[in-house]
Amino acid sequence: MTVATHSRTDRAIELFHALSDETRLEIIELLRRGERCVCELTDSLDAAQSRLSFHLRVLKDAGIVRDRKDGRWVYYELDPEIFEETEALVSGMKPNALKRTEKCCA
Amino acid sequence: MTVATHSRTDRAIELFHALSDETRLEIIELLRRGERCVCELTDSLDAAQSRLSFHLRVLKDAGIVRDRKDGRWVYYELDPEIFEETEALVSGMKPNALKRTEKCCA
DNA sequence: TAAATATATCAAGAAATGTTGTTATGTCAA
DNA sequence: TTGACATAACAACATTTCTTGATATATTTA
Repeated sequence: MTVATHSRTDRAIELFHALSDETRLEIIELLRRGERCVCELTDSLDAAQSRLSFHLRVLKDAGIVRDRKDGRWVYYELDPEIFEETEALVSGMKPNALKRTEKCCA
Repeated sequence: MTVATHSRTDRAIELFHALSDETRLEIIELLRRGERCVCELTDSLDAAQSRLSFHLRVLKDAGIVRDRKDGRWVYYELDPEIFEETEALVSGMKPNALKRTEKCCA
């Protein structure tokens, strides 16, 4: 397992990218009510298993979900902290109070 | 100009996609201090003009920036409201209080 | 142990996205 | 009114991301 050294920007890219796909947003919506095994997600979303697996990995790499193995099933659930982190990233993008007033290229 | 009919999900995809690119995050960071013309952004980011233009359009289509033409310059600035909207989208993804407890696939 | 099930991973192709160079359009200044 | 500049848009290509089908691994059950 590799823990990459992320700049703030890299982290934002990873998170926002993970959130910018329809299948992944659907997975998140399903997981909002609690953990699910892959088989349930496959049923609910009517998606090929390998496709689900691909998207779950993107979500997991971004830290949005965690998995837990139990027998032959793997359960996924949301990591609630990730949304605080995401909100903080978004907050940090808001216009700065100290805006400049002079024009450029004048 | 076309105003597409967006589902909540489509809107999230559009916003998060616009935020998941390094060049675009750099543009946002520069615009936090106030509006800039394209020429200034081109200088600051050392990027080809057509490349900047491409990314500015993605940001504009997503509603993250607005532009204003003045003489032969075009100025871009952040739309502060977009960040409230984004935060609201993120909030809406948090785990639901009413989680189910029964296991699946048992 | 053999067969069935759940999941991950991989390879190949398809689709989407980003880059670069070029051209078109409008505006300003000489 | 010609030339230079600022920007947008486009076409061709490169890169990335997603999908599909196949195979591999672990676990359970018969």
